[in-house]
Amino acid sequence: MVDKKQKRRVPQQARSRERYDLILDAAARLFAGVGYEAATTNAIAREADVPIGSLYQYFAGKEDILHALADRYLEDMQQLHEESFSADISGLSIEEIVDRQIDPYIAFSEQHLGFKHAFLGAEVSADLAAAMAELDDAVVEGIKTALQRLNGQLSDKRATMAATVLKGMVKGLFGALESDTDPAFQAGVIAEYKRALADYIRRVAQGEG
Amino acid sequence: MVDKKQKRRVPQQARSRERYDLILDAAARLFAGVGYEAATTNAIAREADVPIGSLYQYFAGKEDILHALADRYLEDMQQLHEESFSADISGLSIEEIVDRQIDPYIAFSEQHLGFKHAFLGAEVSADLAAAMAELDDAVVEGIKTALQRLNGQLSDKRATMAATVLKGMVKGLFGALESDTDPAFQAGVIAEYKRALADYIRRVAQGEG
DNA sequence: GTACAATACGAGTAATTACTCACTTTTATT
DNA sequence: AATAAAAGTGAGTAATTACTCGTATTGTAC
Repeated sequence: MVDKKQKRRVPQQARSRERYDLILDAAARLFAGVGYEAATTNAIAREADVPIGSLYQYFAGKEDILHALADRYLEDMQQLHEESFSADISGLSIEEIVDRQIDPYIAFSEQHLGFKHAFLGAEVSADLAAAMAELDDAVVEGIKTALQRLNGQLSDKRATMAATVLKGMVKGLFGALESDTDPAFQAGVIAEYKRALADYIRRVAQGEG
Repeated sequence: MVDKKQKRRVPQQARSRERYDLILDAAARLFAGVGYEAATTNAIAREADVPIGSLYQYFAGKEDILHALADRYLEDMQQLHEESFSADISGLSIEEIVDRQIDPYIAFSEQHLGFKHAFLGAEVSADLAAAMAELDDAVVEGIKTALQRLNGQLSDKRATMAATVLKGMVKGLFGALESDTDPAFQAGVIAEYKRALADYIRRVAQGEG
């Protein structure tokens, strides 16, 4: 999906495959901690407990590490989407639908904590940004289809617009969660947010005015 | 609000005051264009058509430029908030309130286009992040007060939570606006978003369930 | 018009960083 | 056990970048 220099040595033994992942994990930690630019390749190697030379056996350069990380992240995300959007929602209340869609994302974002920091900034390369945009489009498409399943009358245009709004709201939710780390407060915010989402979905599902 | 080295020469003639702003403008353009890290001080000086030595007469370093820029931005934002939250909303419909609150922010974000890019990343310094968080808190506080004006029964806790949700939704709106630049589509998204905001506010105002 | 201060200037520097490469060690194959 | 291939290693390098400082220019006061 994302490729550029493809100069790196392809791991052929289990040992090197492990190191590859070790480096990626270390990079993810550092990117999250100090940001992409401030994370030097030497520091990544040190964090992974791997010599700098070994790092460059598997990665063509610093940006290549970011791209590999992005690939991993995007794959996980895509899988989440597929599971999410292929689920059968017939017979469920709107509240139940919202629960089943939102909860996995919250779990995902907790697992991949901090990773997105590296991608929120403006330092990302153009094709990485494109990959993220592609993912965003897939999300909108998935939500759109789900909305049209709820309301057969919905035009493509209106469904796309509503899906964009919902995507924005969900992203906003994650932003709101970052500002306060108190679990009780976060749970409250999530509950409130779900209500808002359900209300909006209900409005769209009912044809609205 | 944000200070660190304070080593810069304080402009005493009109000429140098102009240059100071010239440099800030150039920095804002470059930060928005290529990001904070990639924007070299030499490039900023070139963009501002000012020698590198002059740049360092007014700014103690690269980070100092970012801080000065942040100060300018935060001041503008704070003024916007004050105007926004001091407005008399009695007798207005929820839809009108939403219009009057959201529209100025949209105009502001268009004027300060791209600036926030420099601040969304993880590269910001700790005290700058603190300044942004402070601003966020002020927003939540303002929304909270407005909500309690709409519904006297609202506890501080619930009002704060609802305000956090609303703040998140608005931030999500700006994210959604970035993904598609088609004005017609954007206008539609804004309209949809306003509906969602109004619905949620109405729910909170009515005591909810 | 002279003395003094403020400002302008940009070549140069010290420090940092992404990345290389010549060499060693480990694993696979026969 | 011998050979080859794959993987490991880190001191060193070339390039970049934030920042300095000695000098030139402009403005001010008398």
